[in-house]
Amino acid sequence: MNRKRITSIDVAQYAGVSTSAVSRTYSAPGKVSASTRARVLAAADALGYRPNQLARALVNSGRQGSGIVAVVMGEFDNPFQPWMFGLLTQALQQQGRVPMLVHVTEQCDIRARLQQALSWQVEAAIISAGSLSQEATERCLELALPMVLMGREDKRETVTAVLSDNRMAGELAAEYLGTQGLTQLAYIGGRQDGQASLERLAGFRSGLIQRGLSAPVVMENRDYAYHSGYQAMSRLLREHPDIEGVFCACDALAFGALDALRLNGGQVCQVVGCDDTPQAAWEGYRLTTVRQPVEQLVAQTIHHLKQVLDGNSPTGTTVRMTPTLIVR
Amino acid sequence: MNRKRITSIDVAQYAGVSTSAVSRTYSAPGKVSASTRARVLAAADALGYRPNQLARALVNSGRQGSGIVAVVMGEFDNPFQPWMFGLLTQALQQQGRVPMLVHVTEQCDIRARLQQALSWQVEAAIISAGSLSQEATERCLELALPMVLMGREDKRETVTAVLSDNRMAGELAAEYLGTQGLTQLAYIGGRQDGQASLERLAGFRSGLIQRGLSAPVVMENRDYAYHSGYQAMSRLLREHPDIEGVFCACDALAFGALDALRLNGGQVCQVVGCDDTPQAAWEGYRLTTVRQPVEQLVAQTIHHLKQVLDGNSPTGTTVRMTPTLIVR
DNA sequence: TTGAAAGCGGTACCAT
DNA sequence: ATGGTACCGCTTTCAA
Repeated sequence: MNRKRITSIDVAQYAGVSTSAVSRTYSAPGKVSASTRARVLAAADALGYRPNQLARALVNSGRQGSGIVAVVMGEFDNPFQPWMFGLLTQALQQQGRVPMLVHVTEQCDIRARLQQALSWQVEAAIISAGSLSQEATERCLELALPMVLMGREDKRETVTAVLSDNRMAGELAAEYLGTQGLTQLAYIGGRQDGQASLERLAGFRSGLIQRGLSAPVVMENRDYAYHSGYQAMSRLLREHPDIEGVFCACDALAFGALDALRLNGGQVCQVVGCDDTPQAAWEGYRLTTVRQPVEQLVAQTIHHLKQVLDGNSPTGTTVRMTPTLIVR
Repeated sequence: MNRKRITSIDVAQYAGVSTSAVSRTYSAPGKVSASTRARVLAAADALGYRPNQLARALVNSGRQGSGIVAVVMGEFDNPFQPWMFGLLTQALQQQGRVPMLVHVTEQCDIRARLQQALSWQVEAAIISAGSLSQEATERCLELALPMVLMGREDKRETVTAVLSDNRMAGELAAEYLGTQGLTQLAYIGGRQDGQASLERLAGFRSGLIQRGLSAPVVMENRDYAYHSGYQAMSRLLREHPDIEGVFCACDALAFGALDALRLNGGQVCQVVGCDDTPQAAWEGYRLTTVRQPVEQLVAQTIHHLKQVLDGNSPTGTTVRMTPTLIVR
């Protein structure tokens, strides 16, 4: 605790320039002569100076923006979310922005959490709406804040949204299962108000019908969790023992389904997931699944976030990324 | 964009008091008369005022601390980490502090990341050292910052550490496997420089020897990942086909081991994990495992963080929490 | 280009 | 208990 904190004043003194010069060196390198900048950097280096982001954010929160971006996300126990969060975090940090996680749980007061984030002057929000309830998403959209919606689209609002082409995901699954010559098919859905789940079902159903197959048996669920998949599959085996193939709204559900299958007598039934989380590649599962292009989703989200912040986002743009079938 | 930002000045005017009164209402409620506070709160409510945390943190970063706590963490793909992160986040937020994730990956420059965090004036750090390499942990310890180490102990430094009693974890595993009457046992370790892994092995070994059993075959690994567990187990089955029981340094490894077992001919072999991540309860695994009391670890960490911040942490305190065997 | 000075939104010490 | 005011560390007009 002996070393005092180095400020731009110290650097200015040491370099024999004004604090303005120091400031400009960091935030507007073009507006200082090369010589001044060199001296400042030398001084900073000698003194071990790093600009105070807090002060910077405070003053910038009016003009440029604080650099803090809220990431609103739930279902942290579904591997998909932490995975995406990790990627978003890295991407944001590379831009000099800093993510602030707003962790939404079932029994938490979203409004309060959001207000808390706002009081840190977040300049924008990335809403991982796929992991949120309809209602939670609603609360987020109320925020008068630049934002990008991920994994869910909202037609009424003029919000930029980035998500996978979920219909196509369903169609890919239908095509795959159809090509295998399977005819008795089912769909294990996720959360009722989950747009992704509904869209995937729609795609799946229409894909089947296009192939002259009958519509799938549909199992509803309350969430996207493993246990739901397990139970749904168990029930399916009981109620529709002739089932030959199942498409699940997400990988976690598929893992549950696979295990139910395995434990309930090893009946032959093809399971297809959706997401392609790292776990899908586990030797124990080797899950055939429809891959969401997560890296691309993240890249697009970051890109559009910039657009929105620069005021370049026309009307409610929606970007849909193309999923791919991963056969394992 | 039409609504101007409300500041304490606005509230003060509206309430007919000074900004000091407003400030006190929020940060030292004891130092304002009930009546004043009431008026301020009413005004704040009417105007929709929320104190600007950025400004607050800036000025407090000298005295009280900014309220920002760095959480340094790696291996986000091991379910254990996100799980803990979620809990830490919630606990911190309840205290009015805000977590700032420093996501450490293999190929990232830790020093740079840490400096970045420091420039936000984080007032303390929670180092999830169990998920970090020895070297990364070293870099963290260099920080002249109040901190709590999780999942690793450092005797040289006078750092407060919170972790599980890993030796006991190993002993519990030994006891369990021994009681089953198994004699040919092995250990599947995690990262080489992983203290937890080594301690668990030590406890496991001594537990076995105490029971008159021979020391375990030890399989080394480079990380705590599923695939490592899978490969280790596969090798084990090849090289030591008579193996009867395996203790793994963490659940992820155990999942890999279980799957290797399942796929390589279904040889009978008891697998015990360590952590008790939510996944261990999956029907497909039903993993018997040594549970880390994560909630307690988090609670203790938060508690000691406060101590450290208040300057009440004597010498390098080390808190070891008791693990429990979960039989499935 | 460069420096002086006025903030950004609060907090805390100082009298009153 | 209350208000006045200097100040936290940086950015940004505004003149020079």
